[in-house]
Amino acid sequence: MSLEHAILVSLLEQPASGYELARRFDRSIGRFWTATHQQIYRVLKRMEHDDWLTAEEIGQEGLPDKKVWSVTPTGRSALVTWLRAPVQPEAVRHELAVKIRGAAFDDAAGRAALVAEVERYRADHEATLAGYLAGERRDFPDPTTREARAALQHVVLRGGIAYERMVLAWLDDVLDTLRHLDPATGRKANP
Amino acid sequence: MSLEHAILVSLLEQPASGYELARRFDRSIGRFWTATHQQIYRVLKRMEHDDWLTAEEIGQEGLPDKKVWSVTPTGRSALVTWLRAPVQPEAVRHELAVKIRGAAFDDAAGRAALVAEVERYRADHEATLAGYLAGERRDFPDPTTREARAALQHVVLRGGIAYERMVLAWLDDVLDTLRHLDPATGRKANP
DNA sequence: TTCGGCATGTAAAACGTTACATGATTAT
DNA sequence: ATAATCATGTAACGTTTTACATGCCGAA
Repeated sequence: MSLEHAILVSLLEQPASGYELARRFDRSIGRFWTATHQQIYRVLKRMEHDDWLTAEEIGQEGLPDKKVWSVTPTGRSALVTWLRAPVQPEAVRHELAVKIRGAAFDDAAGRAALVAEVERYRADHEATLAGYLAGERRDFPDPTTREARAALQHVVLRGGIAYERMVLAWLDDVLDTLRHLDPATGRKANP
Repeated sequence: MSLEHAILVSLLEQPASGYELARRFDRSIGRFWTATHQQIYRVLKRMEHDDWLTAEEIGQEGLPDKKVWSVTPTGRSALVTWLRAPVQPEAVRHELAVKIRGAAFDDAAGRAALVAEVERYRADHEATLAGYLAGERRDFPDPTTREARAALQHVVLRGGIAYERMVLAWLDDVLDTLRHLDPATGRKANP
């Protein structure tokens, strides 16, 4: 129920075309809300119809015109209304956790394959963490800023960093656990 | 794409009726995969049609008959196939993070309301953590077990515990950040 | 006698994913 | 030439959510 609201926040931070928005949802906003360009175009249309957004058509040489979207006062007050409503509990969907409990019903070969998969997954999260830390150094060099927008963006980024660190530590715990079940598949000489 | 697989894991751990399954998805399995009873009944039907499950009808006095579902060999091998496939990256949806960044576009009163909401949210997570820790003491008193099923269930629970602890620490960071924006709304005498 | 729990479902609406479609520009 | 990037969309399909529906039991 809140792709609209994520879009409102992003466009208030900086107006953008649908395409630019979609890329933001692949990058910074994607840390806490994912969406594809198809979803975004559909929702932008609805938001324009509801008078939450206005578009400014900008002609470009050699490229199709783009519509740069901005938030209207109506959209802004819709955001404020939503901001002040209770936070819904998150719906958790963690596929890897299902697989780990499922590993009890596979054999040692299957668990060895899962170990390899967890290692790959761990490497992805390590890369994500490195990207967050680089972004933090780049965008928030001064941690004592009193500027509201930057302080809030920074605390959300710190949440992403804390999440990735927690995941990495847990994946190490998972790998230890899986390897102890089938010592032959373990890679640690001295457990 | 894997409510089916979460159901297979749960029924392999212990056969159950649709209703009992739905309650498990409210409790233990709900830690890493949520589902409502409507979804579960529909998927159970499809899984029966695909010969992944069989039902045993059990008559009950005074209550409607219930169907107790068990996994067939076909279902078990479908699970193993899925277990060995690559893990999909998680789709992140964190409403609270959207609200925190959105708070830059609300006034001090709105941010004070958000502080109150974050405090409530934090209390929920504290209760969840307490529940996990109680479950850990109850179900895994011996952390040195070599029994595969228990070891895997335990490492998933430790993941939930690590997640809740991370969330609580981050929410404290969020509260500090919000209070520094509008010192008047803060409750800490000595920040 | 009203509420919560047990037990199972249907229907409609909203949301999300995948595939398809177009067409120019820039880099390899 | 080929692929990637910019830029916008439609169509079909599948999943999820919300609301509705039934009916019995036991406790307050």
